[in-house]
Parts: sequence; structure tokens; C-alpha cells
Amino acid sequence: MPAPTAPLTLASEDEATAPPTDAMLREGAELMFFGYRSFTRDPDQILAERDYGRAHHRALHFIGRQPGISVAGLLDILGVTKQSLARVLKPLVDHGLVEQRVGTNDRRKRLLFLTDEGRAFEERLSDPQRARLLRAFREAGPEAVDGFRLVMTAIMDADERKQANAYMDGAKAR
Amino acid sequence: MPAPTAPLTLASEDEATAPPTDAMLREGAELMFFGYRSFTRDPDQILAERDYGRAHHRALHFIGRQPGISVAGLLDILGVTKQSLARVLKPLVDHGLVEQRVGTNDRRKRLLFLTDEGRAFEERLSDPQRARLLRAFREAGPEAVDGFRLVMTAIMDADERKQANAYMDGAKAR
DNA sequence: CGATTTATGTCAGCGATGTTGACATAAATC
DNA sequence: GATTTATGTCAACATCGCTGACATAAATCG
Repeated sequence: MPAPTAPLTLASEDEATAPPTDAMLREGAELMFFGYRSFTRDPDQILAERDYGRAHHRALHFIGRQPGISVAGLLDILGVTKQSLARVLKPLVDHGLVEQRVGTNDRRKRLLFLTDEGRAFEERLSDPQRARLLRAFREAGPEAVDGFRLVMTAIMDADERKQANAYMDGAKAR
Repeated sequence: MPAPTAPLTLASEDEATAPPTDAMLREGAELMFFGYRSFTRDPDQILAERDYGRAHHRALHFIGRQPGISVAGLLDILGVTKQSLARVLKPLVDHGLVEQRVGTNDRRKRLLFLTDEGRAFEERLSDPQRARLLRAFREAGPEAVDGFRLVMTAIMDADERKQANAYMDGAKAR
């Protein structure tokens, strides 16, 4: 422990910022639950029409965001096993939504791309989700959006944060 | 539509607030994915020790938050079918984590309570999650937390928002 | 060049979580 | 007394994770 030079009355950094109460933390947990459920509701409904699920949407999203990603790269982002991904990826390839091309540098790699049909379906899934975010961002205002971003990032562990940031920056740079 | 007195250059409400770009919306979607995954990682690991899953945690959380809730009330919050809930609730009752008491006013109702053991297990699950939120809230600061709350609430549809608010307020009033 | 490692695919089985449909029981209500 | 409500339960099914094991082709190492 460092030398306890701080006074007993709380004065954490600059002004005396009240620490989050237990009730605020519980509310935060519930906001995560309710918010995430709302966020996934639209695409879930569309996916249910066919024999696809949330995992198919995720694969389509990340392939669309980073065309030419390898299978290993996608595994890394999604954080699932090869066998889990295969069950999702195979139907997408079979149904002509995702195309696999052999890598030029390394011919063991299968680089993943969306077909036109895949792109169209991905957009159909993401459009209501983006519309929801757009409405929410407008409604809440830019400062709130900054706060949202800060908190969501801070929720992640250092390594997860690094991965997420690296990924999102990489996609931004394209 | 109201009379279009506004100039063509964008000046939406007070100051010219730039609308969220498509990249910001995509980033938002990814923050939801990565953030939620991080948020559920700790309890998921603890749950995996026994034969429980995320659904058991949710049931324990909401029963703990609203002791004496009826089965129908819990179904409403969780938004799952009776059969789905039964598969989660039965083991919790069998293992002595949840207690069912016959309602006094309406004896058809089974009111749900956590046992001491149930409360202890729920806390074991929620503690790392709350610690994560506490760290995130401290790190991001109070204004960011307000923004986070605003955005997460705005992501919900009106009816979902109403349900979530009614629920969270009700629990607060206890 | 031969051995090893890497990238990917695949088979088999299991567990958790959701679904629909159907039926049963007890208690409240009309 | 008939109907509705609250709950429980059985059966079947799909998605989405997991582990373990094995196969193949291409790259790399010694």
C-alpha cells in the first residue's frame, strides 16, 4: 500500500466525486440486459425466418467489415471454437452468402468475402439495428454517445479492450 | 411536415450537431457486442463449474431483486416461455437456491424467494460483474455514466423502455 | 529432403437455452 | 357449475456453444 497521506474524508481526484452506489451498479447490470436484448431483437426476428441465428449475423457482420479476413482471424474476433464457427460458416458458404478464396501469399488460408447476396442479407439484418442506434444516438445527444462509448470500452478487460480497439481501428482505416 | 423554414445547411436543434455517421453506428454495434461479452464473462465462468448457465443467473438476479415475484411476473421480465423458465427454475428449487411459497391472496400463485444459499450464490455471480461496472463507472466518470444510461435506455423500444423503467423503479422503491 | 508446424475442415457427442404444441391441476371468478 | 387464470409438465426440435479426435494440404524448419 502507498503512504496514506489522503484525509479520511473522500476527495478522490479533483472534486469530491460521489462513488457509484450499489443501486447504480444493479441498475447498470439491468440496463445491459434490457438494452442488449432490445438491440438484438430486430435481427433475431429476421433470422428466425430462415434457419439462421445470431451467430450467422455476427459472422456476416465481421466478414463484411473486414473482407478477406481469414478463418483464424474470424475465430479470434468471435472467440468461439473452430467447430462452432464451421457450423455457422458452412451453410453461409453453401447458400452463396459467403465466398472463400485461397490466399495468394499463404495458400493454406481461406479468405472470406461476402457475395452480393451476402452483403444484401447482412444489410437487411443490420439496417434495423443501425436505425435503432441512430435514433438512440440522436435522442441521447453527442455527449451521451461519448459517455456510452467510454463506459462500454471501460467494461472490457485490458486485453479485450485492446482486441476490440485494434479491430475497430483496423476496420476504420480501410 | 412543418413549414421548412430551416436553411439547407444542417442546423438541427440549437447548434449544428453533426449527425452520427455510418462508421459511428457500426462502431456502436461492435461496442454492444464486445461490451456485452466482457460483461457476461465472469459469471459465465463461475456458472460453468456447476450445471448452470446464464439463464440461471438471470432468474436468481431478478428473484433477488424482487423477492416474492410470481412465476408470471418473472416470465414477463425475462421474456421467455413458461417451459424455458421451468427448466431453469426447477433445478434452482430442487437444489435449494430458490423457495416457492403459495400466495396468500391468490393461492394459485407461487411466489419466489431466494434462500440464504441462493442469495450467497447470486452474490458470488454478481460480485465480479458489479466490480467490473464499478471500475468502468469510476474510470469513465459520472457524466459518461449518465450518457451510458441515456443511450442504453434510448436503444429500447417504447414498450421495452416502459417495462424496464417500471421494473427498475419498482425495485428501487423497495 | 524429410519432419514438424500451421491453417483449415470434419465427425461424433454433449449441454444449455430457447421454441411450439398439448395436456393436467388447482384455485379464482363469472 | 362453467370458465378463466396460474402453474406445471411431457415431448420434440433448433441454435449455439463445448470437447476430443482425426484428416489434409501447405508452409516452414533442420
